[in-house]
Amino acid sequence: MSQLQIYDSHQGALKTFTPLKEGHAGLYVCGPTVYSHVHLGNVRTFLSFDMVFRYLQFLGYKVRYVRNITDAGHLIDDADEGEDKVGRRAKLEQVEPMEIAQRYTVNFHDVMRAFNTLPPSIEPTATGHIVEQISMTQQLLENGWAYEANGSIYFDVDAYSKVHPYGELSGRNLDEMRSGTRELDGQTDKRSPIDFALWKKASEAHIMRWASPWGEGFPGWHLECSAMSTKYLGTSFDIHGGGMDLKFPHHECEIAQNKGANQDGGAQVWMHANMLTLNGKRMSKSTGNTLLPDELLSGDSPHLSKAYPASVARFFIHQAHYRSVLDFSDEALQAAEKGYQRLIHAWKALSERPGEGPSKGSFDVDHWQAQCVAAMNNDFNSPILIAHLFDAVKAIQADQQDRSLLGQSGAKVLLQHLNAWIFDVLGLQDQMRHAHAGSQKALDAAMGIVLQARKQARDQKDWSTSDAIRDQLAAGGIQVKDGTDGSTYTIGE
RNA sequence: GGUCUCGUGGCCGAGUGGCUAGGCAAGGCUCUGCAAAAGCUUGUACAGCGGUUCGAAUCCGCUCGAGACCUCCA
Repeated sequence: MSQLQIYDSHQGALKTFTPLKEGHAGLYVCGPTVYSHVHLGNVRTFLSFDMVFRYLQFLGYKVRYVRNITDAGHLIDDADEGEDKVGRRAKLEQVEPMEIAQRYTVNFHDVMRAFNTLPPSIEPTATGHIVEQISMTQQLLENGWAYEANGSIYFDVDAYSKVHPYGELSGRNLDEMRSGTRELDGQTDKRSPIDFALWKKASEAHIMRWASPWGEGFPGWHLECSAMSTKYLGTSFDIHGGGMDLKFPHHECEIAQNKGANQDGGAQVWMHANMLTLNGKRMSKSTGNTLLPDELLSGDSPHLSKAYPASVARFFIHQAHYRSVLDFSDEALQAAEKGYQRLIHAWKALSERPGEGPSKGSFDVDHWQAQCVAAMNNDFNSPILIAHLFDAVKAIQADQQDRSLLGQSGAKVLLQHLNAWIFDVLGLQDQMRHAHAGSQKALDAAMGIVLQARKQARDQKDWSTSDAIRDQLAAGGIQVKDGTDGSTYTIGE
């Protein structure tokens, strides 16, 4: 059996996953900033790491998955402005900052539930860990990697870089960064433009503020993740994940803070999920090139021709590797929906397979399963896994003609494996069924009568009546499918 | 401007020195009262130019094109 290999973006190479504590895995992922709705690009990252979380569990690891909520602290303008996103939005809308954070946190959880992501083991908030952040800042001051200026504390990149390689993660060169940084207008307290804030003094207008040894203020951009990953996973842990756009400066600063305070860079492996683009450009809250989850689920967007179930979006996203840029389009979604339906229909057919045929079939289920595992062990290559799932689809369909292909035990084992891959690892759902679960029984009864009436008309070759029934049902969104052993119906496919 | 990534058949998207990726669409076929659905089947692609090699989509160089980061952003 192959071993799990993960691409470490720190080293730029595949690494065999060897957990620090056998049988356990610690995973930290940068969560959302809750000052507005998450868009589908954000969702892609969280789905990617949800898949990682699920697969680690599939492999038998006991996983502690920590994903934070940033409800304070990220500066909106230059460090000099000293105003954070949550605070600014709050003033615009005349509400309490925590009201904003709460609203969008609830929305975020709704979205995550809609996309069937598993909740993290711990979901800490930045505002709930001010004490830890102050403490880490003090540690950095004591160790000589930070300095106070006018009530604010900055990380001293120049001092740090004499001992540690700042820029190691993102492959940046300090001299180039210095020359490339634009001149600030002299209002800064920073010794060097590449220094970053650990703690910012709050101006009078700033409403999110906490007491600290340096006066009232708020934590800097990058500190919360260092403080919270250390608290819940330790100074050294297995995997740190996040979106590609966080690699610099956010993750670079995290490493510097961790090394500066804990003498350890934190994560053994850094994973970066790539961007989801829309019209060839990355989705971004600030440019407005976004698609919201609600718009996808309702179809209410100029980018979409129809609504799509969340599982279709999941399937679409997992059909691309997490490290590749994926371009979102209505056409691509439609293609994904068809494929997803074929997969689910085959799974359903297998789950309803009668116990026919020999015990052991000719399809080598063990070999097939090994291929699936090998695909996922190769840096979570979900597109290859899905390709293998379609091999199973083909076998299931052939088996309907010739029951010796799967055989009784083969069908049983294959179904167990498929359940694990489709539902447990990929996190897909049989949404066509779920969507109508409540009224399904009543609808089935009514449709049974309608289809029976149509069958009578067909038996009498009364085509005008049978076609009228079919057309009128179609107009109502119900599609009749005539098979060899009777008619069935589907809704909204 | 600097750093980096990518460019695969009509579309999406894997692969990374020799062996059919896969999905969707399209053509053909089966089934069918018709249609739909469903199933079977076909298609030889790797931006351009040059080089290395017995052999390159895969390695190297150049050119063109696209994107990301360098400033908050998954």
